[in-house]
Amino acid sequence: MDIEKKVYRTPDGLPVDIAIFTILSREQPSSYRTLAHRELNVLLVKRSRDSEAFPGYWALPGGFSGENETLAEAAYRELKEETNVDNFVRIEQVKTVYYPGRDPRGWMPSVVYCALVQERHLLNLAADTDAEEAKLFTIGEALEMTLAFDHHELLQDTLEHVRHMMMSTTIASEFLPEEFTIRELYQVIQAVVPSFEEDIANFKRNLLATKTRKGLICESVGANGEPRTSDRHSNRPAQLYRFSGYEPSISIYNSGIF
Amino acid sequence: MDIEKKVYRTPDGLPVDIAIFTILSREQPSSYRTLAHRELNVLLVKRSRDSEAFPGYWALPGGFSGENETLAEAAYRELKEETNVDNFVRIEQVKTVYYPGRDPRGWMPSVVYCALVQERHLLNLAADTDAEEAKLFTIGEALEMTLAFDHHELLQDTLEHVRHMMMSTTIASEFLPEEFTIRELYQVIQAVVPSFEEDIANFKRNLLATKTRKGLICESVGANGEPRTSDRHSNRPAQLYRFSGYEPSISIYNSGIF
DNA sequence: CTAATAGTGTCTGTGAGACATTATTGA
DNA sequence: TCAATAATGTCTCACAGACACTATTAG
Repeated sequence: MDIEKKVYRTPDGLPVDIAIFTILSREQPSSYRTLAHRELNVLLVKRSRDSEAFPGYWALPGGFSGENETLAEAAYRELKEETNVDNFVRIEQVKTVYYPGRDPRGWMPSVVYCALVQERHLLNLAADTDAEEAKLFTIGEALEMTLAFDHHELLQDTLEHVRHMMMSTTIASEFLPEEFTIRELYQVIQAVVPSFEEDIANFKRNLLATKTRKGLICESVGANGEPRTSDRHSNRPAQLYRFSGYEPSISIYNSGIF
Repeated sequence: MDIEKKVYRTPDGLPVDIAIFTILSREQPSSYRTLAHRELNVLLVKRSRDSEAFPGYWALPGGFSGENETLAEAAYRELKEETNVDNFVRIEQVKTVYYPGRDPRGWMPSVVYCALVQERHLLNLAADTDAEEAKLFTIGEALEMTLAFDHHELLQDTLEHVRHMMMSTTIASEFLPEEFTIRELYQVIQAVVPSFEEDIANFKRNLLATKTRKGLICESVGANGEPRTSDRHSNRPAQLYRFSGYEPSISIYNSGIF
């Protein structure tokens, strides 16, 4: 174990890349209040024209983590640089990659994070569809582009990770306000996992009235116990709900929790 | 982006630690063939007495990944060094950690892997309960020890990861022979996730006869279509099954697949 | 025979899925 | 009134959970 005598340090720390996701909603043109269209987007940045590697290509934002910060702090720093949002959004580590040749400049692993950011924190980015350096793309668009390095694959892996989390945890809350309608929750899930399809009436009942899921979300009530509602998306007000913090652990082997 | 002008390379690559799990089974002393007791174990190694950091402490095995190999290859190499098992076992990346102070020697991140190894590949280790450098400990024992660095926390995180995978994927197969009985599968799940408790009769029926899980495992049959059985654990032979490769995707929001 | 485990049968209440129906609001 | 969405109701079949029961083997 003579390696322990050496000094361990890279000049720039460990590279950290971050896939920043948001769900953009478009109101449908209609004279009535109607459901919004929601679509998952990801933030990409354009590499400078005089970059040594992949100049002018779009890529996931990234940077280097220093020796005086955690990896998550480096990811947050990168997030803040690109979007100006602060630590109140949730980030998740996805994976770490290295294989020979993934960066033409040499030994360059990458710790990949993802962030789930509410649309309202990205209003300037969402509006600026012609931005030159940082821009939101729909997942469909992003996956069709030729991205720098192996970022296409990283994006795919990250997407799969987010989809899995969407179905097995309550991260849907990251894309929703504190109080939300059943329909909003339903739309958020579908925006991330399009193959999730269920009759919304049954979705609601299963969520509220079955033993294993009861308590996952609960009705929002005001100070006097009266139900709180929203008419954001319909003329008829809809009941608002909130996540309770309870998160069931599910299994492929039976239908219970463990 | 002037950092792109520099040379990126650490002298020793990225540290990789690996938690190697196995399930040890003990036959119950009885004049009849009876169920074995199965318990999850983890391999720890003892750091040399003249290590610079944590001399003489037990730790997760680890090493450095080079620039000419993938991270997984480095993990496999480490696995082979400690157990002499080859690439046929499955490894999974768990997480990557770094925070200031996690290693007294300086900047030292770690990519944590876990490996799921069948007991029969570790017979020498399992037998040698007084080994000085590498030894299997039950999870209970390992979590009560004061391990080197932050390996206690890494072990806990890894354990949680494995438990989650045990319930949401078919990695139980890594701890089982190609053909196994329902009871063996049941015991493997319980060895990893003790809180999983279900009437074994119902377990079997739910696994074989419900729409969302049908096809997960299927009956093992011989050349002539006759059912293959085993009397490893009972006088009465039990039907053997095998995983089919199908893996349902489950959700906390309903009981279907997506 | 007994001891052990494998496997089957049955009954009940709950839940999933399909679908129809009613309710509530703004314009 | 209409258009949209919210919310409720109903019916059937699947299935989870509890538990008793039978079957098969070695010794």
